[in-house]
Amino acid sequence: MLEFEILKKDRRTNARAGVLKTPHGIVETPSYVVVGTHGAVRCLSAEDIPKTKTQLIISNTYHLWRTLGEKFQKFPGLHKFMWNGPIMTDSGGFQVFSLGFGREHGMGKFGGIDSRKTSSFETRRSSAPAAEAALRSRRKNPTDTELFRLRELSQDDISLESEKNLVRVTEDGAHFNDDYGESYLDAETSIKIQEKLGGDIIVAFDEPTSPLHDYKYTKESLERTNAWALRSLKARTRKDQMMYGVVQGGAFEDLRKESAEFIGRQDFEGFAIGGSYGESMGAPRGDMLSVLRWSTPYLPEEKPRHLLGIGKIEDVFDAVELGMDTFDCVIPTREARHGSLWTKFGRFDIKKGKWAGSFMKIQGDCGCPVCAEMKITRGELHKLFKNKDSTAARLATIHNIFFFNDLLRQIRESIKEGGFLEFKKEFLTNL
RNA sequence: GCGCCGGUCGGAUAGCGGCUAUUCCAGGGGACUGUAAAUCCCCGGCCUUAUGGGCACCGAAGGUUCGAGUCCUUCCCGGCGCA
Repeated sequence: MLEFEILKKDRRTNARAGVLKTPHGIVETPSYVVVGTHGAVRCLSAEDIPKTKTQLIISNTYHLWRTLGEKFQKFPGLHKFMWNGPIMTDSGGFQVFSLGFGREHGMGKFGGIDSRKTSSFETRRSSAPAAEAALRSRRKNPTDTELFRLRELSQDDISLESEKNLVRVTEDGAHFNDDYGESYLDAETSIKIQEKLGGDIIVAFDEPTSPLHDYKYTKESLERTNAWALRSLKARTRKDQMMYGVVQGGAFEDLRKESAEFIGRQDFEGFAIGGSYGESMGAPRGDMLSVLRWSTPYLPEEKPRHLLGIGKIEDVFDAVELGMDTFDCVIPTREARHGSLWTKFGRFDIKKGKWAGSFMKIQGDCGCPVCAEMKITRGELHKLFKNKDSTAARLATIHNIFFFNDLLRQIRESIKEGGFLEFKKEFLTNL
């Protein structure tokens, strides 16, 4: 029932094509995992999901648990609630970071750009990373002095950590105090919730760290994550769910190796790499590649490997090349809602005035229902976005998810046919 | 002709004596990586030696005042009412 089989390994890289068998269906890997945080893919109905060629959806323990509140005990399980295909749930560990440190520092993710306002005081205090990002995005060559000054601010920010934090991490677990009120999540609770949610794959409770965290904190955090991993294993009562252990360790080589070595020898059915730094300010793109290179040698080859929260198309190609099997990311769905449509020639913003009245297709040879069946033109979709019609985001979401899923299908085929590197080069050149 | 009301960015608005004229929409640009996100940020009169700085500006012209988009006078324009 729960089984992972590698069908073909690439000769020149660590890429592999395989099959992940779950009680609710088969996932051909490598596969892009669609994000359905609250038990639904944003903007899509249950009937829309199969149209996108989605194989696996990831929902979130923390958000479902907090949103459902009283109704949680009566929750019928995600398969009845969302769709009857393969589902994984994230442990809620990410929220220890995103609602805590990440929020404090105005980061969408590790050092990413997020200058949305919270309270004015906090915004001002935590605006350094966002300010640097903004500076970089506006100016081609910020001077060293500017960046240095901003980084000094960043360090000041770190020293203010935990004061006013909405999340307090202890040895045992994490205390939250957010819009839902106060709550406490630890390994046992996370696993109990994930068993109740009923996903085919569940994830051990962990604590991600940021590039802004120093070695000392990252090491302490790693020890917590390892301890929580053991507790997560011990807490499980169901045998019809796979459990993935999570590798952490920031951008520190010895910590990553220590983590992968420790997690890799535990009795998990699969492994996830967390805290992987996508390309963003404060986390050079190379960091993610290094993290994968350091970690994967310690993970049992025959078990599936998931890369948490990644990513962009280039990242996916690289991760496949380095031996990863699945990836979840918000990009296809979020960017769709924001008007960014993906094509094999890159993405474009459908809201721009230039598309008004355009008879051009989103992508001429796209096989998604929006392009191939509805034959929607850019002009039509532009108008829907401008009219704030709710179908705009839905159609864009269907297209983008299909695009990513179809890309992964082509990647799988290229691995099976022995032409992965050629396909990667060709695709990225046209993008 | 008389009376009233009103003219503030492309449109709509706030400000009714005191820092740098508000907000929304439309327009232009950018971002988005285990979802605080169908969201957020920036631009939007002119000049400039440009991470800054300077000069304009609230229909027009005068006036009062230390200080006027704001008060006064006249004019222009629009709406409504009365002849």
